[in-house]
Amino acid sequence: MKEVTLKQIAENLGISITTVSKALKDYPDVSKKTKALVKKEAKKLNYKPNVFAVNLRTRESRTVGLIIPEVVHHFFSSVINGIIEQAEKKGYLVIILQSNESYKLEKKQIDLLVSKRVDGIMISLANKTVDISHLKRVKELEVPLVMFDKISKLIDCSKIVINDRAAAYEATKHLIERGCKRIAHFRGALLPQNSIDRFLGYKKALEDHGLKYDSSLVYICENVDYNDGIRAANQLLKDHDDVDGIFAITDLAAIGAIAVFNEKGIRVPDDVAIMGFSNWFVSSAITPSLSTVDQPGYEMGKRTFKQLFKEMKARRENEEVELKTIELDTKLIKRNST
Amino acid sequence: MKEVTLKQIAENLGISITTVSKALKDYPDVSKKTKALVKKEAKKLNYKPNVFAVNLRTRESRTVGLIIPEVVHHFFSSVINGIIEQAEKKGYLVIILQSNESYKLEKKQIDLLVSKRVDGIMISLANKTVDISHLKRVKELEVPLVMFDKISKLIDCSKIVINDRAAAYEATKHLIERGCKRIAHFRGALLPQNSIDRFLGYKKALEDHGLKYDSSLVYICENVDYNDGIRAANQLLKDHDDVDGIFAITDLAAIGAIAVFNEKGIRVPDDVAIMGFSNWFVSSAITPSLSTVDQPGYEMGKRTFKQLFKEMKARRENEEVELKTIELDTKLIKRNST
DNA sequence: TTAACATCCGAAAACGTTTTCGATTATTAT
DNA sequence: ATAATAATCGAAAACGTTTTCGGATGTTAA
Repeated sequence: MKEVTLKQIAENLGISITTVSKALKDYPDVSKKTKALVKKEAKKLNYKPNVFAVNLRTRESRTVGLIIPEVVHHFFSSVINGIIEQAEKKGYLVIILQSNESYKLEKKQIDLLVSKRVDGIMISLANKTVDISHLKRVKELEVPLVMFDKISKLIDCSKIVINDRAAAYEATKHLIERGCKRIAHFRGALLPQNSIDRFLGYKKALEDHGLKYDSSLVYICENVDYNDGIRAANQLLKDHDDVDGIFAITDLAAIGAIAVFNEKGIRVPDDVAIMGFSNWFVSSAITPSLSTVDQPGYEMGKRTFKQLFKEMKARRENEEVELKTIELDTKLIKRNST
Repeated sequence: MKEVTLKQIAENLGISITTVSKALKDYPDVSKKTKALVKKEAKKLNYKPNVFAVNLRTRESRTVGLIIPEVVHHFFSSVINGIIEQAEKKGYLVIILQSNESYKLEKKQIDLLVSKRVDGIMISLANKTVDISHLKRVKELEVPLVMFDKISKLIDCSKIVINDRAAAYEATKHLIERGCKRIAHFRGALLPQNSIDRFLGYKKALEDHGLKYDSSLVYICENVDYNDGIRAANQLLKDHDDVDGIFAITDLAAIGAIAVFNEKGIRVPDDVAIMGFSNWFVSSAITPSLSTVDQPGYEMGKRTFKQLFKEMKARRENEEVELKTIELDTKLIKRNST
């Protein structure tokens, strides 16, 4: 009933704990014969090292932390998926925390992870995060840190992102090429970089193609969700009667808009063409199916962990490591809404 | 630059490590004066106990494990959300692993969690899991275990579920009350209990209301997803021309069917009424909006952790604890598809 | 004055592992 | 034969905490 320990094995075999430990880890100063003996006994007793002791001794937890704004979200859950899979392959487990888009909570989660002594941290910032002293602290403690998707330029660490600006540019350009002349934009909150970049891409595309930018065509969707899309679409219908295209910052907002138009008998894409963003998989299931920009969540998660892994390894071996900013490709997906 | 330890504080104050430890934990055999001194010094140095040492000494990790079939799934991500929130409130962190609906992987994940010495495990079984020896082992190791949603009746532990059978009964009954006479069922794979129970509820409702059960109206959707719904709907159109209602095992399958009908000009609900299951939030965003059964994911997560917490506490204090099976309420949501 | 008791503190063991370094024995070279 | 070298092992320290138990000191009662 008692736990099997190195001591147990050592006693059974009449040798020292040291030798048992070394035998199991294939140290060169243990004879083949004893190694075989030890391994056999370990197997027989189903010995599993006590991670608590190993952690204490090696100062490593083989665990990483992940902080995201919200779990219930197609894009982020895809990222989680990529991270967990990759982490497991390398023998790491993942502790997931949610910031609920709150700066205060995000700070607390960082503290939690640090006090749990995770070997590395991955984070996508909350929208409301402007102060980044909590992240600076992580750097000071020399805990490897990788940011993804919602990043801050103010902190020096590896970043895995898409080129929001270019992707938004392409999306808007696609609307223009479809013949749209008055294109509205449902943008996100003012703060997060994604929201800014997508807006800038939209604006640039207009200007590059001889359409003048009109700020009254830009609507803010604070939570970039379905209801925001509905609200914005209704407001748009009140304000303008000449809009023939919409570039929405997320698929959800776009789907909200489509619902409004469907209900009012406004034809999509004949009267108004609509572009979403993310390629959330329902976007192909609605009527009309939604044109959008594919945002590679799984891939982003995978790359994020891989980079973190490199940095954790470098740290363990006291080597320098290059901090990288990786931009992943997005893909324009043309469907029936444009 | 060095880590702050009890020893550090003790040396600074010229007292023993023991006293420092006891002072910080408010032991009664330390004078108020020294307690104050110690706490002040600890605060000054920003002392944080080394969890590795604490874990080793207390044999607890204050970490729990969660195994689910897939993360990228609205229902499960809602459960995750409930669990994480509740766990954090009680000072626990959550390690999340995915079984990808594979028994082999599920077994491996259990081993991983056990070897990480989590204080408790929550699991929703993979569809293909029939052998449950890996769960039996968890029980033997006396690691508290709570199952939710996809459970096995063969293992003796607490379970948090909905009454799938009753919910499916209500859903089918609703179709019948709407006037449907020939009701098809898109069911899930043969194995998981949910799938069986929902099927049984469907069948019972038919029989109780004078409709005869026809096995040719039951289609299997192996992955219960959008494409399965499309496939099943197409097959149904080939096989039958008199079906006027469908009860689908998930919203996704129902949405797939709706897409097919929309395309073929078959009117929903006039020609065919459709019920989904889960109340995935997109179900209100499609056209027509989908009638469904609300499955309380967040609540389920919350209750699951709460039960686990009780059992972990009982274990720590060597008390007996009652294993509970909790059934959560579902709610019929009537929308435009019926 | 001594006995009884309360108050406060610290030595030391324990948790289970990893790793350094020295000791012992066996082997080879001279 | 002795010296040098290789092969094998184990004692012990260390990681940082928690907790038991006994000792010291001071206080009160008889």
